[in-house]
Order: sequence, then C-alpha cells, then structure tokens
Amino acid sequence: MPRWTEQVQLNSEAGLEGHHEDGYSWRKYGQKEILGARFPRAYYRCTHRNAQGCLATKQVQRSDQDPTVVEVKYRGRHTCIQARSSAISPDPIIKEEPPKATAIRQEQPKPSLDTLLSFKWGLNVKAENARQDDVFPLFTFSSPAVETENGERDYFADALMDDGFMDTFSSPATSGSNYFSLSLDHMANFCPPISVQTPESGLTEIVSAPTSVTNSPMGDAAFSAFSLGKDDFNLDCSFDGSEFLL
DNA sequence: CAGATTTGACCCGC
DNA sequence: GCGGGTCAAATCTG
Repeated sequence: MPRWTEQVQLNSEAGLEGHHEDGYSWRKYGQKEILGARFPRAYYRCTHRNAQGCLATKQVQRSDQDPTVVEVKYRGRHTCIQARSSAISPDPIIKEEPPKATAIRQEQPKPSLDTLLSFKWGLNVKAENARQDDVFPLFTFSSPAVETENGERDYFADALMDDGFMDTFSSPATSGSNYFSLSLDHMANFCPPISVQTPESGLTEIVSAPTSVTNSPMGDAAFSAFSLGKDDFNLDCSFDGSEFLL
C-alpha cells in the first residue's frame, strides 16, 4: 500500500479548526489519544469506500510543537471517482497564492545554493514496497529532512538531473501530453499522489508546494503548485523555472 | 431521513 | 497488557 505523509500548515484564515481540504471527501471513522502526543489522532477513510471500494485512508494529527501544523498520513490510493462538483474543489490549488493549507517544514538548515541547484532541497521521496501498478513512489515536497522518523527516505537529486526531469520542468509545454509522455516514467516516480490511470475520471489531484520554507532562499515561488490533473496525462506543473534556475 | 460524526468497545500485533 | 487502529451504536446535522 502506498503511504506518504504531508506536513500541512494551517494558515490563520483556515483557523485552528481549519480542516485541510485536499479535494477528496473523507469520512471520519475514529479518533484516538496517542501516547505522548498532546492532540488526538483522527482517522478518515474515503467516503466511497463501500460504494466504490476505494480504500484510501488518512490519519490527521496535530503537531505537538505547533498546533497550526498537522501531519496528514495518507494510506492507499484513491480508486474512486469523486463527485466532482462538490468533492473536488472547483478552484484547485493552481492559483497563485498559497492554498489555505501548505506543506511546510522550516526548521532545517537553509539549503545552500548548490543544494538548490542540485535539487537537494526538499525532495523527499518515500517509496514503499511498490507493487507495480497502483503504487507510485510518493513524495512530499518540502524542505530536506522532513520526517526523520522513518528511514525510508530517498533523495533523488542526482537522478533528477540526469533524467531530464529538469527539462520537463524548465520547458513546461502547455500542450502537456507530449512532453509528459517523454518522461512519463519519471513523472510517475516523482509526482505525488497521482492517479495516472483514471482516464475518464478527470479527477485532479494536487499537492501543494513546499512553499513556506520561509527562511530559505527558495521561498515560495519555486514550486507554486504541483498539480496533476484531468485528461489522463495532462501534467501541469506550474513552476517558476527562472527562479529555480537562478 | 440519509449521511456524517462521536465515542467507547473491540481487535490485533508487539 | 498496552498502544494503535477500526467498528458500530448513538448522536448530530442539514
């Protein structure tokens, strides 16, 4: 089962009660006090578990240190078709400003320049024992050294450079599919929650960018959004290449 | 009234 | 036995 974790910063307007909306409809099925944690952990599963046998699940837990940060653990991939009108946020995160929830991590040493250039910033890949088809190695974009608690992290810095991943990003053709198909493998490897194989669903999955690495030179602009959307392989990584290339 | 949430009980692995 | 994850009955909400 694919698993990945996202650190989510709830901004002020979302408020503390702010539930981080990720475009899926979840149904809460439990809550537990966790040993040594100040806040309980909530358990959600996909609303369409029964209807469509969707086994996606997530756990949400407020961070001890910073109550405005929640850690969202996802388990399993959505196989369901969400009723788009309501479940999928109509204006997904593709907009300019940070979504109301943002993946974060700020307590790391700020990446140095070469770090940036070699992608060592924030690429945090956690590939679980991948069964081939429905499992993509998943990652969360965030500053380096997120989630040290499990050692399954890999950095793909060099791989990315060698792979044309860079090219993919520095020339984001608007047409999408062709350049995407070129590096489909890589995308599959590096894109977060994608569901490449939901052709007609047109569902859009988005992972908000690392942004708010506020103290790093990367700033928020580098990856304003990393979205993968409808139309099969229409990968739309809005990405400020210029900044990135420095 | 249907679907979601709450919450203690239950289950299971360590 | 304990801690974490899930179940399910009661309750809430629109």
